[in-house]
Amino acid sequence: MPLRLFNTRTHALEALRPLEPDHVRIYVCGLTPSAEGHLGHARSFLFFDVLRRYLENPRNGYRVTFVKNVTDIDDRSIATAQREGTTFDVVVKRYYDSFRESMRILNVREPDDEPYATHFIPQIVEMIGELIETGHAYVSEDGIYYSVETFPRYGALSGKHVDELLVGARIAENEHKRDPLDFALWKFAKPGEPRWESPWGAGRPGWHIECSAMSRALLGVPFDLHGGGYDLIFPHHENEIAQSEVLMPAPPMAEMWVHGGLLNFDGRKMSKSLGNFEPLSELLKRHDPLAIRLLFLQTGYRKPMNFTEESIASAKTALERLRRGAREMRKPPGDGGELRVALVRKDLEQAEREFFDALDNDMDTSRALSVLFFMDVHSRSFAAVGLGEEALAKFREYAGVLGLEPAFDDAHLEEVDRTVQLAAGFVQRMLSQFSDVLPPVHPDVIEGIDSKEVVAKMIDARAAARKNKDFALGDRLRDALAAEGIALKDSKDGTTWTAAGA
RNA sequence: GGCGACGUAGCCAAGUGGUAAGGCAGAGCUCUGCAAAAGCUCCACCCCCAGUUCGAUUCUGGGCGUCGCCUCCA
Repeated sequence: MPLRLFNTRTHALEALRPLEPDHVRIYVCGLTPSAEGHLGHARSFLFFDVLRRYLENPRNGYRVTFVKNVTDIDDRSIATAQREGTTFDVVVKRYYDSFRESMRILNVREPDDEPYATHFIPQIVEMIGELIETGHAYVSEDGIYYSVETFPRYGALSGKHVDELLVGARIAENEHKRDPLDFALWKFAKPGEPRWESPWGAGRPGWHIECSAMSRALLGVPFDLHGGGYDLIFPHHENEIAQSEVLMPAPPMAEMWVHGGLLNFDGRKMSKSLGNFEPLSELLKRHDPLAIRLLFLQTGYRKPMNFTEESIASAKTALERLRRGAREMRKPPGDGGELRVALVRKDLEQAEREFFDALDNDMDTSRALSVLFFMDVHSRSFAAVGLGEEALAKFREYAGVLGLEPAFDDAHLEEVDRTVQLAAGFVQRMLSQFSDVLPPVHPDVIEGIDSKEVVAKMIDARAAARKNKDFALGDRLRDALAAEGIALKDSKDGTTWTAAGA
């Protein structure tokens, strides 16, 4: 069963069938770096990252060319620049650098190509020329416009009808347009605005033509899959289709159109215009990025989703649980009978089927994720019958498809000996408080004593005390450490400690 | 006004024409000198009404509600 995705273009679940065998070409609309990105952007790009990972997984075995553009020139980046008395490229660099860093932290893989609109001016100008020649565009006083009435299928993607759009009465009136629905391909520069030369006058490209020109230049048309957020369906993607497909002998420009659901905050869409969000870069300082990833994976990618601080906290706990499960799988095997091994192996096989079934079914990451929890539940069985290593390898493969693999690498599964900042004077205080149980130390060498050594000695002392049923001393040691922010945990394998804030 | 999506336990959220995955939170038990962890167990008649059906949460129609797009927007 091949991967099926919901295709906005046909309004149906369809199998992905690449135009070139074994090669999937994807174009995803990136963002406009005129301000800090937010978690809503992250949700969208996180999804396409998972899609890409799945396509490249041996299960599908595709080579993927993944293009994500950067709209570096547009009204907003110019406006921000003017406000700050700088140029648009400075603004764009600042916010895009920040965004890229956030993507890195979230373990989103870099696109194969990350085209900037201003680097494709010749291709854009060329395409506008073709549209004028073929009668789909016209030069007006303040710019060049696409004539929507020349494209009968306009509205097909979004399911809108041209006549109803007009009734909506929310279309910006512009005396230079022949029809209110027409949209700008090229805006002639006003004084003080950045400009590029064109045969019709200096100016800058409109938003929509950038994507048409860059997808054609980098992927060629038709290509396999065009993605973006739901809010881009109209007018952005509708306009892209209008521009690209009138120049193609055999549309559609993209076989499949895939759109990610939006993220709400307080029940309202997170957006720049509403300003109801915390910058992504700030949010990532407060939360585990992989917990955020897990949180998004719990919701179908097409569904609108509401974001709350609590939901991240719960995802964080869930992630910890999976870590424990992965750790369990590394435990040495016991003596499992052959029957037991066979049964446990069935669990492993069932997990495999379920995981890929879920993803094949329109990327049901929520169900796929439940397979990881299933494996967590059975982690002890896997380890006990000697299938632990195999199970862990599978577990990591699945986690890798979902982009969660850094959470389960060796370093994270080891009991990490965290570097701890113990309060100044810790050694001194402990030595004087427990002179009866800790070895005597000459005052001159206290400076050189490792705090961790002292903790270890105290744990030893406590173990001895407990063995002698001297619980009063044991508790005194525990409490003293607790006062320094160190929590002790007893288990069969001995006592471990963690420091607050580590 | 037009177009579209959604409405499942305290919260998040899958899914199916035959009586509901998973996570978080919660409850009980086991273990435990204490503390913690861990293990086991428990926790929903799927917005309302009508219809189709042997049977609907799942299909159809209506209603109510929430959200999105129609303007820059992932």
